[in-house]
Amino acid sequence: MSTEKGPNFLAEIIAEDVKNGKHGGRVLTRFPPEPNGYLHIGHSKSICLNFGIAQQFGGKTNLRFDDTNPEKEETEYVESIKADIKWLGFEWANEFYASDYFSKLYAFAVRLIEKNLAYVDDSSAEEIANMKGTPTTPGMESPYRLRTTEENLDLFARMRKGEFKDGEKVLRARIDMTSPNMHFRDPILYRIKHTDHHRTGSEWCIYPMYDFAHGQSDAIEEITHSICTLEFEVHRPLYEWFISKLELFPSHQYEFARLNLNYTVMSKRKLLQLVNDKHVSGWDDPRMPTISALRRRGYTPESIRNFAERVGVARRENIIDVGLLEFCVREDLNKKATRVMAVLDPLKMIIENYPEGKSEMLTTDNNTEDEKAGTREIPFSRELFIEADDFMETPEKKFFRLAPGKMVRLKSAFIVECTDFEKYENGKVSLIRARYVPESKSGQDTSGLQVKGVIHWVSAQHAVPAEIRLYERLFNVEDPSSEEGDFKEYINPDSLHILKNAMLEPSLKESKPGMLYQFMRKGYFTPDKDSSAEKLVFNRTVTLKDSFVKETTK
RNA sequence: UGACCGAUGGUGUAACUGGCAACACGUCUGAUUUUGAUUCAGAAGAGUCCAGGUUCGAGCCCUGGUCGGUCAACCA
Repeated sequence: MSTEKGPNFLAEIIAEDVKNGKHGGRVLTRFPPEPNGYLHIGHSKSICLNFGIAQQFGGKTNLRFDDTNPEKEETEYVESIKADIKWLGFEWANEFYASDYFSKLYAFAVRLIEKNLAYVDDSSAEEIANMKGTPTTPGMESPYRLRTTEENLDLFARMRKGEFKDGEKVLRARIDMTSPNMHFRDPILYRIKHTDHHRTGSEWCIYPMYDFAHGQSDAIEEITHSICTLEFEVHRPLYEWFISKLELFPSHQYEFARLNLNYTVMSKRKLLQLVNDKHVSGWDDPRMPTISALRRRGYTPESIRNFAERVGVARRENIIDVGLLEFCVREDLNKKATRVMAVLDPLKMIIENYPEGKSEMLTTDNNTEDEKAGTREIPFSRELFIEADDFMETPEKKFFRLAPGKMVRLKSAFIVECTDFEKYENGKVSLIRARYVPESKSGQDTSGLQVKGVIHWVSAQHAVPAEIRLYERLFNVEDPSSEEGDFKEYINPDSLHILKNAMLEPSLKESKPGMLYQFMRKGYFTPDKDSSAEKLVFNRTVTLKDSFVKETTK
């Protein structure tokens, strides 16, 4: 939250409410995930908004799991959601579950029946759908709509006791089948599901629908500002109808536009498909837009919070350029990441005038952006690895790296000149021969030589091998969901590149997941959860900004 | 041929509630640089969906359009 931005429209509303002493100036929000999948970057916007705005006004935020559909919800998801929110840096005031309120919600339903505002309907799902009408044509009333209160009370009690099979009966509100708002056409309140619930087990066989659970849960917790996404806007009149008829705490719902990112999908349903169909290795596959994937990939909580701040909050549809997310993580990592040398595609270089068998330690900065980060020692010797694409047999204009007869600075070491090179049968360069300038040592250079290029390197005999995973966008099109056909047709087949022969400086032997590195000139990297001392595995979080590639592709 | 919501540079968000459009990302120059990174300096790019109206004055208000989104799950 480093960037100052004016208050969004929700902050303005809340500021006004606080000023007017509404709810005694109290602010209580809630973040209400359904535990049916992992949280994604879109949720992080909602999390930052709900927790952030409450914090801003001295209020608190509840975490409430909206677990009213036992068929889709699992404890694994509950745990991942809690871990993600904590990792983002937020603390909830209370951990609640809609299922905590099943008894209260049942009593609310009974109260509605008693007020003649709800009835048990024996119609099938299909019949109910048919009687519902369409947005442009009114619905029709169910033949069961006029049952007596006594009969409804009895039937509902028997639904709860398990006397009926799934789908045999539902409880519906009695409102208005001709309402232009589809949600007022006698919405279903309770359905029968003989399914065990992740928390209540087999205690219930009837479960409330979202509309009959969410607003009442807000009211029970005395949520002052219930913030959700735009698609729930048409539910608001119903939200208010239940609160009013049941005479509950007047929580109020406010909507904002959800976050969309280009080159990815942002619905739990679609993400679940990617996981189930094995297009990715799991919910935390680093190519996924989930919070757990971003964490695994090396994103920091600060960068995501800053991103959430920068995208703003409004009521219009938007698709954020993933470049902004990348900017935010680079900005944060630039301050934090330890600079190290790692050769992703090694090419052997022999320095012919450097004594065989000799090696020396050279000093280098851990982070030029951070004085306090200090320095460390790295070994230098006669045989090195350099990056294969830092050498060109016939250099193009403006290529100021290595080429036959050309000089380049080895970062934190010496200036070298390429004297010769060798090739494999296939024409690929196999070896560079060079000579170094002994008096050009970094920090004590008396050679007087000026070279434009600086390249990274590792000492061959000291280097540690590693696997490096490079990621690109998961989809080839900006908005896979809006394209023709199935969104999976637009998956980028080259979104993962695995480099198996990378060579790292020896200090990286000590690396562990969670540690942040910049592989100099190559990008930001972090050890994957698969990484171990025996086999190092790194994820590329994001590349460095690179004006040279653009130059060459012009 | 319904109801509700929205429309500001390429993207996203502002505009002190009516006073001739700002910030960020991106793009493009140039400087610095032992990371073609960072940093620094600068530039281009919208006249606010359209048409009327109110007003001395409209991105903000009114009217009518246009375009986009949402709503017809016993999902949330």
